[in-house]
Amino acid sequence: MLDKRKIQMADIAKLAGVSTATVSRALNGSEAIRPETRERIQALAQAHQYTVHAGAKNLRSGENRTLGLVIPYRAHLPMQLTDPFFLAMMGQLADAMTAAQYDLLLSRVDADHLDECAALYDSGRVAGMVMVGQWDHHDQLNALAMRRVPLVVWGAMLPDQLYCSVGSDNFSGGFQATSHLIHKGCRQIAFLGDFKSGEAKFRFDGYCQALQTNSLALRQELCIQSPYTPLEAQQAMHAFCDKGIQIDGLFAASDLIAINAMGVLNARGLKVPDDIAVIGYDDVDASRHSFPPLSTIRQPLDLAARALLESLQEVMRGGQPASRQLSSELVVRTSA
Amino acid sequence: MLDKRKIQMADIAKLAGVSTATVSRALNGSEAIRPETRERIQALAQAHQYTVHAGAKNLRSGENRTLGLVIPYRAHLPMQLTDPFFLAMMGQLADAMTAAQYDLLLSRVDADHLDECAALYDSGRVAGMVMVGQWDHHDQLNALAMRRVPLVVWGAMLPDQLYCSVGSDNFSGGFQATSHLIHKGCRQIAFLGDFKSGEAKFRFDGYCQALQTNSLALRQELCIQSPYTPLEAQQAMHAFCDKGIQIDGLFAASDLIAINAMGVLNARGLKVPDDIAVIGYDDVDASRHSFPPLSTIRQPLDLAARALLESLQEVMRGGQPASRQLSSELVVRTSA
DNA sequence: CTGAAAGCGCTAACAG
DNA sequence: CTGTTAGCGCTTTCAG
Repeated sequence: MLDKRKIQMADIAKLAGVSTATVSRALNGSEAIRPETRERIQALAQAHQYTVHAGAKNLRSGENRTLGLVIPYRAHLPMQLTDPFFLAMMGQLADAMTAAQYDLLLSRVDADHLDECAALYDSGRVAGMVMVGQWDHHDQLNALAMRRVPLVVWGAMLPDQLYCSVGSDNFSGGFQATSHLIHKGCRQIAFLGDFKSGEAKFRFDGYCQALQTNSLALRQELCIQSPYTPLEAQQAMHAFCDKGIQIDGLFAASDLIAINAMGVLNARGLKVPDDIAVIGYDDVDASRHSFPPLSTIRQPLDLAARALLESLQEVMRGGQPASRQLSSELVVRTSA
Repeated sequence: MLDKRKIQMADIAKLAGVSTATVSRALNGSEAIRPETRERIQALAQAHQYTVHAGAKNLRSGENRTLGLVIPYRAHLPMQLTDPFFLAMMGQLADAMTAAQYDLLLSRVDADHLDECAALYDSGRVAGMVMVGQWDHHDQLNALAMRRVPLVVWGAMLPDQLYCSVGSDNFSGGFQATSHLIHKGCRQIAFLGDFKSGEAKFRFDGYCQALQTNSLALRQELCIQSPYTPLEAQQAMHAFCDKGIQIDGLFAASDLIAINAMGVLNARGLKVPDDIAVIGYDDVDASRHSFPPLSTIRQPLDLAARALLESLQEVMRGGQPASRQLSSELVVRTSA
């Protein structure tokens, strides 16, 4: 190893016969420098594959261009990340942040100790963070906000919320999905999902509203409690079918569980959409290719990612951007 | 904003009536300090939610505890990240790195300009990186290695490889999968995937070997070219079915496309596994819940993540760890 | 337009 | 056991 030491600004300065101050100016595109000097230095840097040391730069300039992406997990579950919706969201966020010249620090935090991620900010590793997860740890998030951690959350808009959130309009989505089923002639519509918490709760509220608007009764026995995980959703669906209750429509709180429910229905000899029409939520990539292709509610992920980033930037500036709900859109395919 | 300035070590030192050096020692668990002083300082820091500034610490100590996870993308495709296998891999890597006290910087790079990610290292943002992707940009990777960028790649082991890779034994996996099909009585076995490049190529080689070992002919018309994306896989499968060629077994290069192929088969009235036995690759979460549940080859992801990390650490120490192939394992479910 | 000098927040000798 | 001192690699006034 001849050159074990990494090349640094002083080396470039020496090579160019100028001071480090000049190199710094040249590399940061300062105006106060002779163009030909600037170009000469830039060329030199490139030739030697020199890149300004990010850490030193940040320390000196007080800036920090890395943002955190926090994905909570449940301690006892293998990983919640299984849902393709998250992956898509991550991808979009990564793209948006990259485009805005931010680095992206990925961090997993125990959902029961969300406060731990304050350390990411306190230690200066990130300038702010966006949290993506479909749990409602409302008070933990409020506590973080109170600690003045720059934070934006993907999720539902809740009352007494001290943090900024961006989400899609789950109530309207649930309403649209259910109304579509009703338009298609369904009268006995079941809901599959965790209707007690988080975003699914609002989708469920939309479901209830649509039933009421159309003078259909809300029947407790058609509300099938299920988490977002495939296996549990299948079990819940099997258990429901075992009861022998007749339905002609199913609204599932996510595409993933909708697809799994269709599987169960298939296995039991029920035809989708002829016997039972099914609609999901998210418009995940897989829903386009499921059998039959799944009707669903699309959440505008690209907009969402940009909105999250913009709001976060505003929070980091010290502002208090209002929480937002993006509108969602019905996507009709074969399943309903 | 009363306290707009973030609390820092000097503040804690003042509060404790000691020097910053003592605080530093206390917070880093140095032995050379009176236990009661250490505890007092630690308590103080906790009470004030003080955390050592990571950037300053790194700059001074010359250490860097953040690793890069680079996920190449194809410029013209929306995002390759769709495959659940990647997600699982990412999760495992995140866990392994977190457990080893590393931060994880997520970075997406154009697959045609992999060299760009050298900047991550040159700028000191990461101490090393692992690259995950199923493309074979062999020469670009070699160039990076030549630049002395600490790098480990998840993928196949290639000749003339200057970088360290960790992968599973794709040849053996392909051999096992095909042999299993043959044991089940299949005689006309098709291969679905990109048999010309990357890891799928080796899986295909295993397929050929298994055919040969069992005195079955390799038939060109049974080799169905397809990328890893669901839509394309379905199209390829449809096109194949249109030709009316009889098969009784199908080996797909990934679970994702296996599941999509089963969908096409279903839609065309063919029963899996009765008419056609299907086996996939990866043992993705979804394959357990597909219809019918998919037989597949499991890649030991947790081992893989740890192996990648260990190898990377070795590379960062200046070593040249040998590339490794982890053994893969047949998982028999209903589809074959 | 350019250089000298003073730190950003922290750690690591080196003395006490 | 603890404090003093000297920087890590860079940016940025402030003078020339």
